[in-house]
Amino acid sequence: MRRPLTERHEVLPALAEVFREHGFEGASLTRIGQATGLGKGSLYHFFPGGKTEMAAAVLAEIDAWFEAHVFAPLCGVQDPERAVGAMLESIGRYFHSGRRVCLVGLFALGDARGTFARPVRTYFRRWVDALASALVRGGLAPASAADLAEDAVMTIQGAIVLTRALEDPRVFERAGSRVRERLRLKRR
Amino acid sequence: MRRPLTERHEVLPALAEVFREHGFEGASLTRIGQATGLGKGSLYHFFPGGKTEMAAAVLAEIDAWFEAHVFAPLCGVQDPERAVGAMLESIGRYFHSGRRVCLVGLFALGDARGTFARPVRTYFRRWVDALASALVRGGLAPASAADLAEDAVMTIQGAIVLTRALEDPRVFERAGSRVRERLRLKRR
DNA sequence: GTCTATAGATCGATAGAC
DNA sequence: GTCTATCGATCTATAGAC
Repeated sequence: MRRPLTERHEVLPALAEVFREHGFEGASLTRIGQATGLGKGSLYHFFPGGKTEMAAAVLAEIDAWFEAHVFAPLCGVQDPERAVGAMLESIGRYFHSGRRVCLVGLFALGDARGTFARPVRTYFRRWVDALASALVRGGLAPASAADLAEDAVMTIQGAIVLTRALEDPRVFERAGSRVRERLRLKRR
Repeated sequence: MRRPLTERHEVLPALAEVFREHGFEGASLTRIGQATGLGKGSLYHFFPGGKTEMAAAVLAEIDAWFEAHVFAPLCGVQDPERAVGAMLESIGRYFHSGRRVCLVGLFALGDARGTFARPVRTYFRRWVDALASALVRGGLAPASAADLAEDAVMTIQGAIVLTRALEDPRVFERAGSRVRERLRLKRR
């Protein structure tokens, strides 16, 4: 019952980066092995379900991170306007100003689409709902809040696509400014 | 010098659909063969460069389609407001209200990223510029037009991501309404 | 031009030594 | 737990018959 030298949890960040970089199909076990420093034997020891279980674990970790650092704060008791600002700052850092892909968005677009449809749907629904709840507590009508939240999340996803396409992080920064302005504007 | 029974051009739509459905890495020659009804021999006859050349040809065809049906009309002499409306209608049909992936956006996110960076960048830059030019002719200042055009294109890309994630085409339709409203609102 | 057969590499996954 | 060796399947690409 001793603590193992390497825990499953510890390899998840490297694992996530491989999936982000190469997609599900492109993330070969060889590449995963190089990125994590683990042989196939060890990988299958931690993830008996193989690559699918690895990707599922990564998605779960991402979801947990967003739940703790983005979704929950949005639903928290503190000033909603502050919470929205904090969200934009958090995700700006998380996505490296759009240089880093959103793995959930990538999976939504087609890479291993069917397999992870449910966690993908849950993640985005939760994001939109959490943001909408903050807007409602900020004084917005539920219908407008839902509309505005949906718009904000899709703008962020689109900003990642366009930032990578144009290879210009300023695209992401400008998107952040627009979203911030829109979320503030409507409340007055 | 007789006309061949099958022309390279004729298999491009089926080819494009395979890449959209499975991404670059996931589009195996077996699947491509099934979708096009061509054996590997024939495929390599039309595309000596293999899968990379197939994807490049598909991207070129997509670019040509958008140039003819979206970009050029935006830069045309007709009423800019009408042109913007026509763009939204065109892309709504093209992307099947967000159920169909934008292959260029998918490639931008990571699937075969390095290989097609240039056509991807060109496509999106052209799209933003064409839309901005229409807005300028509609009476907007160049700076605002560029900002608004960038926002519109990224919203559409994000709408595709979110529509597929939530499996709800109404997400895309709502995005179209918002973009239409934003592009109209600012001009007055 | 189109096919089948197949090469050669790499894939995901497993087995078993240590 | 971690490794190496290796399996069978699948991959891209080629060769050659027709």
